Amino acid sequence: MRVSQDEKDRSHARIVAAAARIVREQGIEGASVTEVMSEAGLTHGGFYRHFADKDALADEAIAFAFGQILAALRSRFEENDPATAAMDFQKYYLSEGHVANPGMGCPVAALAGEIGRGGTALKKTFGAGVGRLIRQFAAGMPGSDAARRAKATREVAMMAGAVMIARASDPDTAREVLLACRPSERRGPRSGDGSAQA
Amino acid sequence: MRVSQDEKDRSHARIVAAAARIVREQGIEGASVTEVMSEAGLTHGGFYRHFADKDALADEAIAFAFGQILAALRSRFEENDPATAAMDFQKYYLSEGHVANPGMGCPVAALAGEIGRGGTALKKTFGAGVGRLIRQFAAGMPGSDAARRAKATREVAMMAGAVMIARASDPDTAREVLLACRPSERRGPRSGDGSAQA
DNA sequence: TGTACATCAGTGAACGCGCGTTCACTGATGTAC
DNA sequence: TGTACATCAGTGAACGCGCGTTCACTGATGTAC
Repeated sequence: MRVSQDEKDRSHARIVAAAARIVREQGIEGASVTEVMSEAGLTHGGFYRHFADKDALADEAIAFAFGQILAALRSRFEENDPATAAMDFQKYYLSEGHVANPGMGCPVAALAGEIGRGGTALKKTFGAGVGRLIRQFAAGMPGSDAARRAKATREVAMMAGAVMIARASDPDTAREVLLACRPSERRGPRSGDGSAQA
Repeated sequence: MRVSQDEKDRSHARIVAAAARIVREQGIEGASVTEVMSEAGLTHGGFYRHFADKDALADEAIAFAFGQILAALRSRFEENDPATAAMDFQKYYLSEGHVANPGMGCPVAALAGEIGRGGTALKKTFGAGVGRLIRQFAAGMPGSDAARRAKATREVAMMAGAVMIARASDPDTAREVLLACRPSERRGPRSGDGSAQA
């Protein structure tokens, strides 16, 4: 039975949101059309009224996931000074909670590997998301614009790498990698919480 | 027709080597038993004389791939002083060549994402490989043992993250990420090749 | 505002395909005597 | 050293399964008059 344009739009949004979660939890290949549609409260047959093919869904889901992580990052910059915002985000990123919950976490850590074997369209969407993430994160780094950008790039690469390695390793290795990469541990594990306040 | 134990061993080695390459190129799921066996000069039916299931092959293939990258790292330590060896390896790791050839490259960058969704056995093998990589790389870092280990962990996470992001991004983003993470670019892109020689 | 009709979102059965795995079979290898 | 026989590496057909995708169908929506 046909449904109003408004309800179609809401269906579309539910499908994309469901896919953004399932894709991060189980990978793009592991997220079947049937499971995503079911999670959105629909049946698989209607899928092609919304997307040309599964790849088109993956593309929208990835963009949506980047939107979520960017919003989480930006909200920290709205509530703190830049250096604190960046450090706070980094602590979340390298937390056990983020490692254990890829479905609501960073799409870089969840999907970089698989997208590396994917098509050009997906890589363009992914690269754009990474760029936006780095630019926002750079606002919390010190130095000139170029230095901040380069430093933010290195930090994002390290954070994503650490979370991917932690998820793919035994618990002991995972713990050690996360610990070594956390900002509070950068200058020796002796001091309580750092030498200066700002 | 039955084949000698010696030839069986050689078949096994060929299967594992083929799998180690294909798995890094196409992912574990993307590496079909038929393709791996064909690459090893055999047909798929004989697979189960060598492995209990596909997961057992993946486990051996991952261990083999870690052996390859570790050998490449160790050979650099045998031919250079530790700091140079580490830097040389890092330059290879962040090169366009490594990014473009995952089949012979680091299993961390190629497989971390997928193994993060895999079983406990695979994670144990992966974590052990990462640990060995970090310990060897730490020999090229300055400071106390603990500091070197932590620094090496951060560097490995950054390198693996950078290569994964580069592979998953459009060419422009890929180039920028690799450039920012290369050791020669760490202190500004002005100077030619560094301030001191050693 | 009502009426007639075209559109199309969503359903559920069906498709072709590639996958991991199983199995009967072959014939050289390895072993017991 | 020879002989008889059990073993088993490798082959290729076959299996069941889940996948992405297609399609005929339903009936509410949107539109033309």
